[in-house]
Amino acid sequence: MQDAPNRPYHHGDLRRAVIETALDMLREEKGWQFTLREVARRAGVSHAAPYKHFPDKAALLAEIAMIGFDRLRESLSAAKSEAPKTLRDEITPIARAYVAFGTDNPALYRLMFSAEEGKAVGMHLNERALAVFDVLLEILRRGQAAGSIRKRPIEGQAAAGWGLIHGMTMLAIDGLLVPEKVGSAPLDAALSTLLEGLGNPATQH
Amino acid sequence: MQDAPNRPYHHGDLRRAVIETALDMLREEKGWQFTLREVARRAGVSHAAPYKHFPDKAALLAEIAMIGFDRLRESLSAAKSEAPKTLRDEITPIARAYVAFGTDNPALYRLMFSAEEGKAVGMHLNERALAVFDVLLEILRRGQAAGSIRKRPIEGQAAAGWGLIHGMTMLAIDGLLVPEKVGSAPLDAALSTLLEGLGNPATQH
DNA sequence: CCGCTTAAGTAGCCACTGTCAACAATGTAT
DNA sequence: ATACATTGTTGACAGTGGCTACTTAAGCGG
Repeated sequence: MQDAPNRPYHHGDLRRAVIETALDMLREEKGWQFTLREVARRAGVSHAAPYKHFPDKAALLAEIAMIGFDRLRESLSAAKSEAPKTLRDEITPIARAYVAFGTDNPALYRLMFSAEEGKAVGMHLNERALAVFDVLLEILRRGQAAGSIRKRPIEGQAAAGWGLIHGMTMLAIDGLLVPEKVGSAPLDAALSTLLEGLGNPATQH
Repeated sequence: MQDAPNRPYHHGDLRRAVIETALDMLREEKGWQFTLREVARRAGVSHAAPYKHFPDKAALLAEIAMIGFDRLRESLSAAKSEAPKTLRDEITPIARAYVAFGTDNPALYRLMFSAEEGKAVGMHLNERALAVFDVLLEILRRGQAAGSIRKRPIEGQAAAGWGLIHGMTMLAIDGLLVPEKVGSAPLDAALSTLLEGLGNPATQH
């Protein structure tokens, strides 16, 4: 993490380093204490250095939250299976990747969704955040078109899907899903029920 | 809130007053800044007075979180309908009450589920917290026995139900459910999908 | 009426944070 | 080479928060 011992006066790419360090912190600590000074400390620079790249703490947090959404979307895209045979095959890996992102980046995930937390984020109307949501909508739309998903108002189905995954992620972050066990057993079980709610009774899901 | 202007030196029931004040604070502010000094300020006592009743901040938070679970359970019990005709009639009011509790007490709800937040809570293995969960389990058990709910491992169904409601509550707290609209439209829509997943296909739910 | 326990107030310590201002080192264009 | 803009460092200030003495008021049993 630290550069060569003879660290030059000018870091070179401190902006990126600060962001990366902050992301590391948010990955480790669940507890929500995030201080600029701590970031600077761990980045190996003086406590005021970040101010050359970010006007204030909120600006850094806002940028980090946006990056969080980008990475979440990338995670989900990477988890997409090539040719899913069933709805379950399509949804399960994505749901697992989603929850895994949350548990791997607990504080970051919280930050991303804390709209009022210093007005830092505000996912509303933000394209980069909505891009994540689109992954889910896309599946539902295609599923409805293909007939594997009940023809119902898609908003409701999306709310159910997103709500369920978001809730499971939060519970997992807070250690309420006994993740010491198999790991994804509660999630898979919950997905089964969701799939039965989404799926077209005429087909097997 | 304040007693008579001639407030006596001895408050009389400061312990309860502190708790009540803290609950008020957690009801108002979404943002998660909770300081003992602020509680004392709003309770109208000196900043050190609470220490006569609570060893430290964590102890107060722990007690408050427990009370939160109690109140949540009371809310759910009060929302139970007398003679529900369908599964939907049984679940909808309870789900609405659950989400309403969260949006009415945003910071409190967060506190209740933040296991690591200073080790204050730790819902795990706590009877008062599990009592809330039992409300859901009870519905599922009775529904399975009555045949209105699919005969599946109840853990999975509980995970789905709890996860969904918890997720919707969190989203609502963070203002991501456009609650400016009808109010419970997204929740009801999501519940529809959940109900179809839970419900026995042989009967109407 | 008196002394003791309890419950409150006052004052303060110590650590820490966000932010700013002044200064220093480095890179760069002239 | 020299002046300037960038980027980093140091130091400080104001505010805050948890927590801990010490002091004072109040209630109560004798």
